[in-house]
Amino acid sequence: MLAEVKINPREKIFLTATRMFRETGFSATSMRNISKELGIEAASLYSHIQSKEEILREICFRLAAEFFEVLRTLETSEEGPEEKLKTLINAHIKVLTRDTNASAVFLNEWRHLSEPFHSRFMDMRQKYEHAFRSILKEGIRLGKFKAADEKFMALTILSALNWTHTWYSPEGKMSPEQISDQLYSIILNGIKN
Amino acid sequence: MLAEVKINPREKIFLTATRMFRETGFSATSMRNISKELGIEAASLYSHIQSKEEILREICFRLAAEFFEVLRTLETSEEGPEEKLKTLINAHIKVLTRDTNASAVFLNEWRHLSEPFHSRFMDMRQKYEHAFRSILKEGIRLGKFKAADEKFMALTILSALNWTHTWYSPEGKMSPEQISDQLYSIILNGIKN
DNA sequence: ATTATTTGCTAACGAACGTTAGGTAGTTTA
DNA sequence: TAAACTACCTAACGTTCGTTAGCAAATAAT
Repeated sequence: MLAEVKINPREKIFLTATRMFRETGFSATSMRNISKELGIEAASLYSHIQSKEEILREICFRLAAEFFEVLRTLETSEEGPEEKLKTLINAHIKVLTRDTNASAVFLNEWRHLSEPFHSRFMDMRQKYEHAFRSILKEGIRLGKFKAADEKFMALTILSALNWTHTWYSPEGKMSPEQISDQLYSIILNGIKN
Repeated sequence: MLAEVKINPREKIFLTATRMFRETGFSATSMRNISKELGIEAASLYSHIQSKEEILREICFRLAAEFFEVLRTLETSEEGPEEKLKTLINAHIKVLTRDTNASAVFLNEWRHLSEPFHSRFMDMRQKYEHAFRSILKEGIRLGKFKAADEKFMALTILSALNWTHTWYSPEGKMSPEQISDQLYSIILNGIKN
């Protein structure tokens, strides 16, 4: 007899909600929609969660924590800016592709967080962006990168990365590593032959 | 006496709705929210518009038309792939920065369109993306661009462009032309010095 | 001067929303 | 075997939603 995989109903709710938030957005997904997908009544959800927003909150801050974990390993790194950038891009894509539903919610639905979570989330986002910028700044200082507005560069790079979750599939022909390698190549050297 | 600038109330509704759709999203913006902002009753909106979705529809397809206008001029162009790409990027950024509220709605809220408009919109989007890809493909064939998956390249480029509206301001230090020039430079040559 | 059009109002509709209260089986723990 | 806990139920709450009907005043066109 197979050992049954016992899945926490709370986690089941989170999984379904994440997918539905991604597909139709937080506001357009009702508790009744979610419950119907799970085959239970909407009121039953409240045995396992506190509120609709709690779900969104947990999705957003779970992923935020993953992104920040990456930053911590970089802080003590002795690598040069190019290697640091490569490491960061690689880790960023790895997180983004691990659960594309959660990534989509993380990137698009966080604005529906209420205070103080909305502000807290924006702060974390800002901090992460800043880490990107400081790597670029160091690279510019060392003459490794082109002397340009590093804020503009960071935003451009991040936006290029943050589209990956929309088309990535584990069954697709590109692995997360291949994706991040290619992205790094384009970002560093461009598309010119 | 100054000639009063008579603004169509319908257009006023569109302007306000566009801004609110951008700020809070289509689903989380109610007709009563919009009407309050305009200083009238929600029911009064219906003297000028047919439905909430009509507003979204018009915003999305207005901008889609602008993007397609660009493509038509490119079709008859005799330029090489590099110049074509530069022209397309420039025009793309010009459209995106002209009305950042509309651009945000165009990029983020189109999925709330109902059928058949949702499908129609996705088709146009696909067609536009394809135009990007064919320029890249031509460049690869002529040895101007690196031999790589041109679909991946097109998505990466477009995602880098499509973040501009989030931070662009007419009062900012970069003009749309400067932005597209910098983007083109990064895309073509990368950030490496 | 009259008609037509524009622009707004009040009142109300049915539906959907997030959530709470209180209860009942089934399952696990002591 | 009794007690505690888990997972779900029905019923209902107050609120908000998009929208319609019908009407009134102001403005523009004839």
